[in-house]
Amino acid sequence: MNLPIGELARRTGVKVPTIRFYEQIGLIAAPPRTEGNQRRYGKAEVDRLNFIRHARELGFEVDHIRELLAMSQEPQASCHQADSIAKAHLREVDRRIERLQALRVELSRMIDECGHGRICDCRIIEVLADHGQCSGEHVS
Amino acid sequence: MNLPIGELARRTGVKVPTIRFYEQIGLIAAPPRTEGNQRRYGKAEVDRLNFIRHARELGFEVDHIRELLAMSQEPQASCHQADSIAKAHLREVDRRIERLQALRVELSRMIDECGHGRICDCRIIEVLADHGQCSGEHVS
DNA sequence: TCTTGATCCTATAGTGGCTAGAGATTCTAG
DNA sequence: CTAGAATCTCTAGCCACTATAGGATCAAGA
Repeated sequence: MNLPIGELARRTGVKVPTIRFYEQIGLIAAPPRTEGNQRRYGKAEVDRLNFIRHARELGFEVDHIRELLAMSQEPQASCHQADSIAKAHLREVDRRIERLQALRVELSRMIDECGHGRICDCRIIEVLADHGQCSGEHVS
Repeated sequence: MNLPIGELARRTGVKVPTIRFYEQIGLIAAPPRTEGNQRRYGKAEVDRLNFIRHARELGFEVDHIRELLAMSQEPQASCHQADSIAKAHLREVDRRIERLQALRVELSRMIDECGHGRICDCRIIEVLADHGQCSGEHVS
């Protein structure tokens, strides 16, 4: 072990500046340094960073990850809190999916209706402007 | 007309500080002022801000909105560019929906498998940590 | 031992799209 | 004339990074 930061980055898929950033915001602890002031990491940091990366990929916010990490260090505690964080996040994801799907519908209708002619006949601009004239004037 | 900024905000649903911010980044022009230095807007700004708000709601980035606004001012030009901006955005939306749905699946499987017991048996923590032991040690 | 080049260090600023707050001024209705 | 709502500018903060500058250090080969 005793990995330099670049090797930790390679093993976890978290970029070097991001690792330093995580240290700065206290998501990971400051590791020991070499005589020349370079960070050296052990196996524990690989695990912790993988945990963080995975949680970020799932869209958890840093503050929630902080809580999940704290929980993971108390194996005997109830997992009720982890469950409720995950459920709240799932609801949030559902909301986002719904919004994006509604948006998708509107976008593709807009695009379908575009006659590929002049701007003044264009449904895309028209839908956005939300007023249907085409007689020389313009939006602004 | 000759609306103060608050009234413009009310009519467009864009908040007052946001309007000033849009002016600052050049998305809308600096309007005339009263003797007391307060902004006064006309109908054109109401339309333009509505256009912007609508495009933002559809998730277009400010830079794309800038282009769309420029186009809307050249009614005789081809709408090919507007079309391609919209299509690129649609693809982006599709990508996001896909990612969120994959994420949703993983999240809800995680939650379903949570036995609501102790942390050390919890699938949520375990999935994140991505290593399945439960014998006193912990993640970090 | 020396050199080279990859990696590492700190510190600061930038990203996008706003939002919040302080402290001063101006407008408007009574 | 006055009170209070609305406005003004300016600065800083949000999130989660990312980029850049200008150095220092490390490891391998000659």
